[in-house]
Amino acid sequence: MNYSEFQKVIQYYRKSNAKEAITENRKEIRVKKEKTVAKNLQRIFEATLKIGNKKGFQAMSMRDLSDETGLSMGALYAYFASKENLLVMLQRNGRDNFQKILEDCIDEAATPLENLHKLIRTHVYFSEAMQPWFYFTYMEGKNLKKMERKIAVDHELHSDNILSTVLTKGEQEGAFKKLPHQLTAALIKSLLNDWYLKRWKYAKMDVSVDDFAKYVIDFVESHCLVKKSGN
Amino acid sequence: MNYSEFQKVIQYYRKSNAKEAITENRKEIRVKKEKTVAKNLQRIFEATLKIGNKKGFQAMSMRDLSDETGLSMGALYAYFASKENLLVMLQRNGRDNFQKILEDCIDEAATPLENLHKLIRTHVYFSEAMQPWFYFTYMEGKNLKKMERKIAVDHELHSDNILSTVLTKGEQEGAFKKLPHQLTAALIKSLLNDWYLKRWKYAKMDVSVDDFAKYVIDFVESHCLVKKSGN
DNA sequence: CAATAAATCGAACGTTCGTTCGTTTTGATC
DNA sequence: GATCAAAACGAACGAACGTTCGATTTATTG
Repeated sequence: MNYSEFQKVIQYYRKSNAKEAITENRKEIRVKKEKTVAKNLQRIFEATLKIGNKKGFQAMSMRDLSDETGLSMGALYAYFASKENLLVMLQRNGRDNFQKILEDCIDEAATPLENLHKLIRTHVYFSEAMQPWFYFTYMEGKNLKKMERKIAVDHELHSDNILSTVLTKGEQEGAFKKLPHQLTAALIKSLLNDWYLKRWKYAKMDVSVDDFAKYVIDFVESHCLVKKSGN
Repeated sequence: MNYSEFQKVIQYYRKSNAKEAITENRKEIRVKKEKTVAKNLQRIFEATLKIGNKKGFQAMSMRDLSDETGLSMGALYAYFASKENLLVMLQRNGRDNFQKILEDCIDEAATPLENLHKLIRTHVYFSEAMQPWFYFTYMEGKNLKKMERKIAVDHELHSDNILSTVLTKGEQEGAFKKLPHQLTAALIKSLLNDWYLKRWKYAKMDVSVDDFAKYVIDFVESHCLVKKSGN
């Protein structure tokens, strides 16, 4: 799999982008027609990511958002209860998509090594496709209120666990070395995160998303793989 | 070297913490007595890091800072020209310290492998000692104005170059593999950054700063080192 | 202990913020 | 095209913001 193949696969996720955010927050949204909500909420999310990634969510004013979306202040508040609530909706929506993608990635039939490859590639490719959301969520995570931040942390630990589970399974099958897999998983994650956190750097180096995924795989394999001694 | 040894080494840097920030901004600081400036600026820096890392620099009000430092609003403005200027001073001061530490780390006499070890350990240990500043600077970097952000980016690329230079030197001496060293350096940096960005995770895993440094070194060596075939 | 300088204080200023709500526009129904 | 609900509008509100500055306290000097 490479990135252009991946893009086709995820068309489905892109289209249903705000759907879950709607059903989950239906009571707080004052607009009735589903189609109108979907269109405008999508517009609001994109504008928030655009402005938020430039100057930070706190520094984004509702007037900024009004200008960017073309909706009036009053209209905006028909789609969310407060600025804080907008932040929560936006983060939740993306997290749910990401979690679903990652879990679809676990393939019991595949070997642990194949599964590790697929997890790495999917992470890199999905964060490439949704870069604004990933960057935004990483940077604004600490601005969430206690309860919502706990959920965010749980999601992060869950995705760490998906990785470490594969590593453990690989160790049992003799493909991977015996290592502290939880720690390894955390370090792999930090490599993967760098793709959307330091995108400018990789652009400058002329490293493509496919190059990056391949190199991270090599890097991780060097460390985890049991080398077959001259067979 | 381990962390407790490192702590002794950097006592010097800790004490001269705000000294450079003072000389560089002397004209903007209205307070005359050097000793008063040093004491209060240090207090202001620490308070800014504390509040800023909790709620973000933008969301920190001057009233918050006044409460935390015990200085009045008017007194605060005797030490910096504006909120924006405080951000710049704080970032510059830390960057200068970090750069100095890193450059003291380059040891022409040592082997590239020894030098790599020293760079990794120093990075991890220094970011442990100055965690609030590192976290703050990573998160608030994008809020800098154009010119100041360019300086920050240049510093980041410079520290990448220090790493890749050592890797290249090691390759020439036959100790390290032939690899895209710039890319490798970027990935190593992302591992190192994770120590102060995701500190809560490593605390939860009960990984000490020494454990972490050792494991990163192992991870990097697995990838970069030329394996001596059964000698 | 005056006299002078240095440092601190905190009320006040003009903006800008998030949010509201009475009004206007749009779109569907008969 | 009249009627009515849905959606969008944008001026207005009080709160909170960064910043200033004349008054006050603290420290230094002769």
